[in-house]
Amino acid sequence: MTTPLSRSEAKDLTRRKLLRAALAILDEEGEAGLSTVKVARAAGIAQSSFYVHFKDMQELLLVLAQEGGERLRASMREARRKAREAPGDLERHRDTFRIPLDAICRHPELLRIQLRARHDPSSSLREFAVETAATYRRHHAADLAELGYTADDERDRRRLEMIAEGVNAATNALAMGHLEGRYPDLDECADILTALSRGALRLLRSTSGGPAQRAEGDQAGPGDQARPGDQPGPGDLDHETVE
Amino acid sequence: MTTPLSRSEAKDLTRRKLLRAALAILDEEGEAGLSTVKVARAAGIAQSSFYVHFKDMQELLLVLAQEGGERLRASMREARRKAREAPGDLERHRDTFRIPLDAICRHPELLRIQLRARHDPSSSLREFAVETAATYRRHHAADLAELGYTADDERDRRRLEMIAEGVNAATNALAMGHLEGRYPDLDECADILTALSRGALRLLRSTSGGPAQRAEGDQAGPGDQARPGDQPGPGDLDHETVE
DNA sequence: AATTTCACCGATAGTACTATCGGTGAAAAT
DNA sequence: ATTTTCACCGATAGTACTATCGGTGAAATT
Repeated sequence: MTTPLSRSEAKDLTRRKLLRAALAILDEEGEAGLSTVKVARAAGIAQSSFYVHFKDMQELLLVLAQEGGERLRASMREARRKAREAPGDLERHRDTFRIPLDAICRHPELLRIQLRARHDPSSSLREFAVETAATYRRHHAADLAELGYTADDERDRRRLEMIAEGVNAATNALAMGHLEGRYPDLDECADILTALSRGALRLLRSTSGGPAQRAEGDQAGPGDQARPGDQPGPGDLDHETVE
Repeated sequence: MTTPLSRSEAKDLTRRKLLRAALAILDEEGEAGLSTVKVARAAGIAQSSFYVHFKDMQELLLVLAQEGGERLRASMREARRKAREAPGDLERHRDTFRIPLDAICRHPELLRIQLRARHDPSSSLREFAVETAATYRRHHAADLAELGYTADDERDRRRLEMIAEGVNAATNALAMGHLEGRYPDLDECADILTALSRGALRLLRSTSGGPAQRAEGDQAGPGDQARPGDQPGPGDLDHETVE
């Protein structure tokens, strides 16, 4: 029983097929391997029919980037929502890493494509990749700020951003390592990232007027939901800075 | 007064010109922008003469990778030599980051090209990039081991590697940020990286049978050349593992 | 029922690049 | 002095891809 597709439905379907095929080829062969010939064939239509749906490959990539960005933003929104619901401070910090790790593993091709495009001057997706990275960095910095790591002066703001950037890079690296089979346990990845982050944030804490140094008891036992009277703080900075 | 070049000298010169031109184009336009036409023109010879020097573009890239690898290894050797000469423990740890940061800034195109190639399945340089990253990761892990962070069981070895990988990624990210003008001060980058690393290593220290937890005094004062009776330890593990 | 629309097709002109070939002149070998 | 070598040249066949064009049949409109 074949469904009697309407014309516009059919068109939309093949358009989707093209996008899906392009994404797969992009992931498997990289942007260099992408061509209207391959995409059209993979989608099951003639090469010339590619142009019924897109002005050129550039336009298809733009759409792909927009859709990818939308998916990414959605997953970030979800992550922040979850993080807000989380109980203890420590758990929240941990989730700050666990959640993006999960997101990456759900759609690894998005990260792979982005990592490639980011440093490739010939890539049509470069701008998108750079912007995505910057957005994510701001998100992460806001997350940290929300956890109480205030950044009052410019120096501390910059440091917070550097920490966010460094930790993001580490997150991507460990996620890739996990996907490549080197680090089977995602929880362990999250642990390492938490530890990395905490070390750097201690630097911030102690030099700014932020929370007191708590060098002891840092070792993150499960009972360490600490800092009960924590700064209610600049809490919603993220809403202004981010998204 | 033009020097009367011998035939082989002249050939070697144009070969070098080709390699230099290819590297420049690779950096500016990426691997996709590379072609025998462009490289030959940039080197000032006919396109067909490209094949006098290289079997094809693939071979040129291979040579470029080998030369790049050699330069990289040399700079790593130098870094380790310097690190060995360094006085205090803390300074050594700091140099562990400062030195690679400097190396990257001396030849940023090498990192850029590598970052691109690493995740690009269509890249001829991919294997080289992946291997380079792995080598550097092992170096770094060995550096940390030399600092006294022993890894006896498999779990700790894996954690040490994860830390090395994460910190490497952060190093690259901050170096790129510096080159892009976002983080003008390289010393500050090194500080952040040191802090990141210390935080993570604390995790390792306290869980392994390694050095005692020293949560206090961690804040890296200049007089912190600490742990005077430190493990003479596995000190030369790196020589076996690395290079 | 007649007409229009349009998603898709095959064919093809145009572009960019690769890799080979025979020719040339100056350096090198004899 | 003669011959050989060879780095470089221009020309060109072959490959892969882009983007356009007119044609076709079925869906949509009238």
